[in-house]
Amino acid sequence: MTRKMTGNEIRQTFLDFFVEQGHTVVPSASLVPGGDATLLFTNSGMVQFKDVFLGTDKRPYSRAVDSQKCMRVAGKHNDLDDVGRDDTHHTFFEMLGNWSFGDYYKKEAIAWSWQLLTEVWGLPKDKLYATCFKDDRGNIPTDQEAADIWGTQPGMPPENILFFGRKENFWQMAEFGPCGPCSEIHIDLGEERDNLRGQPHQCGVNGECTRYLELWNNVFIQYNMLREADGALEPLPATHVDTGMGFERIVSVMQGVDSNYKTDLFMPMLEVIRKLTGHTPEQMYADFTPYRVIADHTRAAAFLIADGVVPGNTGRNYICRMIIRRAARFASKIGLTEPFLAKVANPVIEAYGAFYPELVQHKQSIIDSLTREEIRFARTIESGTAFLQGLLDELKQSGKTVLDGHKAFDLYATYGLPLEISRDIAREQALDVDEAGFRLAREEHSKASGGGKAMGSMGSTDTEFFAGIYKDLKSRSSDFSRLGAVEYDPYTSPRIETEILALVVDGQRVDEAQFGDKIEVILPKTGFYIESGGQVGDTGSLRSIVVSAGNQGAKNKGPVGSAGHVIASEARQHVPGGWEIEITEVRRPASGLISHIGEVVSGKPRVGDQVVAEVDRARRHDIMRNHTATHLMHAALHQVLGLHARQAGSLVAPDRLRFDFNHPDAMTPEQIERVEKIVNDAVAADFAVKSRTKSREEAIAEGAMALFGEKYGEVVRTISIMDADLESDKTDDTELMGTSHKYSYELCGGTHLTRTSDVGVFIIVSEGSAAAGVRRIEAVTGRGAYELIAKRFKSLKGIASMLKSSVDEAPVKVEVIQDELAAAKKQLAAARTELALLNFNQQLGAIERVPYGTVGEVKLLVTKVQGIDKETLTKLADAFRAKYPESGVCVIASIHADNVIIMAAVMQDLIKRGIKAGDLVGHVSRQLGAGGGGAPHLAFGGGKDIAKLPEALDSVKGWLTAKAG
RNA sequence: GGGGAUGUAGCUCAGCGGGAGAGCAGCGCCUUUGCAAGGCGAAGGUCGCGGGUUCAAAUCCCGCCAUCUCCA
Repeated sequence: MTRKMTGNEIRQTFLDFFVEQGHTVVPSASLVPGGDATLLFTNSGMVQFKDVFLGTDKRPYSRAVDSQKCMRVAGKHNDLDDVGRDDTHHTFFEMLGNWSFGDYYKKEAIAWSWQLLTEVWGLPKDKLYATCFKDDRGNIPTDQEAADIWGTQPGMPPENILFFGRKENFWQMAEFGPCGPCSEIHIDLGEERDNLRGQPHQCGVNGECTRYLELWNNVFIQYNMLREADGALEPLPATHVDTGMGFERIVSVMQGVDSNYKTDLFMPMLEVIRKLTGHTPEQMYADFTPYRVIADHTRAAAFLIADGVVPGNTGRNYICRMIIRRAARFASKIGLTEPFLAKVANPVIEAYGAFYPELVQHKQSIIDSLTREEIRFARTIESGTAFLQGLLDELKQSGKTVLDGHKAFDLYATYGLPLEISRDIAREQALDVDEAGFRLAREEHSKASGGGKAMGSMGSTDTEFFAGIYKDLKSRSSDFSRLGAVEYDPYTSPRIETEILALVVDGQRVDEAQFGDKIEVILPKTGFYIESGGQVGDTGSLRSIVVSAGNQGAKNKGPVGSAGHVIASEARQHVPGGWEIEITEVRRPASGLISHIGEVVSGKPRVGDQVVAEVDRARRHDIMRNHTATHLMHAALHQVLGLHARQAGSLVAPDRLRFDFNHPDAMTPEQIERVEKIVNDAVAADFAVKSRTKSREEAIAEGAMALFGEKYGEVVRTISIMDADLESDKTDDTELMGTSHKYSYELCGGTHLTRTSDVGVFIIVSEGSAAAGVRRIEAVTGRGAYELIAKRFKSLKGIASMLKSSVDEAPVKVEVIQDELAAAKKQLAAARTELALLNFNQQLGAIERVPYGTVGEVKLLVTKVQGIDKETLTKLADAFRAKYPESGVCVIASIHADNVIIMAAVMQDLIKRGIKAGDLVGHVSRQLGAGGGGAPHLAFGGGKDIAKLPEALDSVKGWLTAKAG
């Protein structure tokens, strides 16, 4: 092949090759792993197949091929700081993989990888190496099988087959569980690619230099590592193949360049950056790191945002912010200070959009989020810099030259000012930053933030106990073993009749439970909904069916539920052996099992008893209203705010619904009203709500909205809400399934109404913030909404009657009253002041005089007033000051609200002679059992002991005289 | 989930135990041929919310809320 293949072509030939070998192309899972709380991001190809290997998930295919989006950033090895400094590391990358789930094994996998590399892609056979497993501890058998198969590949040099130990060639998913040997393919890129040329180093496969490059890892899962047997291996009944090939790496090899960044995957981005800086290519390569960082991080951020991870201050969102800010920081090194990342993201969307349509779909959101974050970062830097300058000025004044590392870190941790920036600014002023101290402080901070307890231990300890029950039931019950799991159908009927398979009380299996027992019940099938997708689980009851000749028939023809209930209540009263269990929670304690948790409220349930399992219908109906309303609101938010307003969390309870979504700003009251109205219009329009199951691929292709952080199987349930006019008896869905006339279309496993009108009313109760960039709405529907309306209406009527007005006129009336009140308050205060001044001015005429020193005389006023507040007192002081601007002292006591306020004012000239208002007030207040103080010219104090007030006031004269002496 | 910082006039902020302030914007009047602008004046505040300490809290302490920021 003379022409070099493009990256897109290389990806496509990989997929096509394995399709020819009978593989199904599986789309990449979201970067946000579904149903895996232990993982921040999808970090390898196997994440979406993990449950298949563990045996808890089944797929309609046994051979798959994919290109998986991966993020490796944060976590145990956070080498984010290294990304961009070399040519091979990335935060975001793609992993090509082919998969066998109990289908083909080593022979096919090895042959195909050889064929693809050498024949389809034409890589030189003599430059390729294969590594196989040979235990360096001697416990696990050598994978001679793989080595032998490699030996038979056409053109494979026998000396290029090598053995390595556990570190390189043994793979395990976790500490225990599925594992096996792996076989890697490496390529020798030639001497000129040895970055350690001339230095003594280990030069070879798995060596120290860059000459030998690992291309492809084939993992052969064949063992189960047992926890209980201290890590012993048992062979798996079915063996699997899991392979992974770093896409960027293979592209660099295929395109014959010495850097992943010089492939056509990155060059368009680098060109955009280069145009912005005005550098020549030579200048760019001379200072390549900033370019690599910007390109890598922008690509990663674009993919993250497309998967709903917007820049924020917590969790995944924080990572997104971190990489954007790092890109912006490196950009400033090459003179790019204005927001520009959106321009760099454009080529990403263009180049990857065809294969990853989410990039195109969320293009606007990507551009907005990037730019917004750049602006926010610039602001952060600005305020941080100002703070830093303050510290540096202090430093200069104290004659030091090195900024304390702790302070520099505080600047970073509190104001978000990175070390590099602090350091650069310091150096511009011939100062420096203590970097060792900075790192020390960072470690302390990291520890203080509680490194250990990031994740709560959700892995309940009783999983193995229930797994035991599962195995036992499967071997005994024929019904159960046929399905291999408890039949779960919360959609068809809220009431089913079945039998008890097992009872658990206090962690023990029992045959019979007693009244009052806290109990877990296993049935072969259930209609109870298990908490999922934000919708809370069902509650309800299990009741014994007591069959007596008389009402056997009634049960069958009567309305569902009521007959059963009659039987049960009769049984409870009259029939020995009748019982009832109140169910409060439903869960999956182990794969394949569903357990109903509750309490025995009457009788003694026994294993084997016939049972009516009935969901609390009213509660469930409330939940359904809230769930359907959630979908309507989600659609309304898209209409009002834009497509970026995607779900970021949801709670669907009977009494309310809570919905978190991506949106950078608080919603305006108008927007909230519009959303509320749109939803209520949709309710009034009585749209049909349809649920269908179909393949995930089909649903996504039709435009069904999938939520990030949710795990979807191959077969999904979709909920569509559409215009009632278009809903018809047609069984042919294809016409209806066009997205254009659908109001809402989501993948959802929850329970829903059949008509939107059943929602009743939808009322938004609150809109607030859940995290940076995430808003939260709480709302009510149906009965909850009615209760709210009734309650609000009642208080509104109460208010109206208190105002002696109608409900409609109340707001205007309140406004009027408020205005009047404000005016009256103002008037009153003014009148009080005026009155107080009037009285006060009279007293000013008859002022006492005390001789003072030899200089002159002090004019002293000591008086007592009633009910004058602190503010007015100060006005009195001003009046005094106006009359006696020199050599005046006044002390006023006001009895106000069961308290005495003492105020003293001293004129400026006396202050200079050491007479201070604060001291004077203190002198008086102390006699009243309290304290006081203030400024030299004006001070306040208090008093608890009102009886002593006359005496205390009398002492002022003495105090002043003493001051004179 | 945890640490730190910040919430004061429409905006930007000062004040950090004793009279709630500045600049800008906005309003009124005046000056100016007009513009740019200048002068004078008045208005604008539950000092984020709720407790506590104190004679006295915007200020100190505690809790909550919001925003920023770092670490998981």
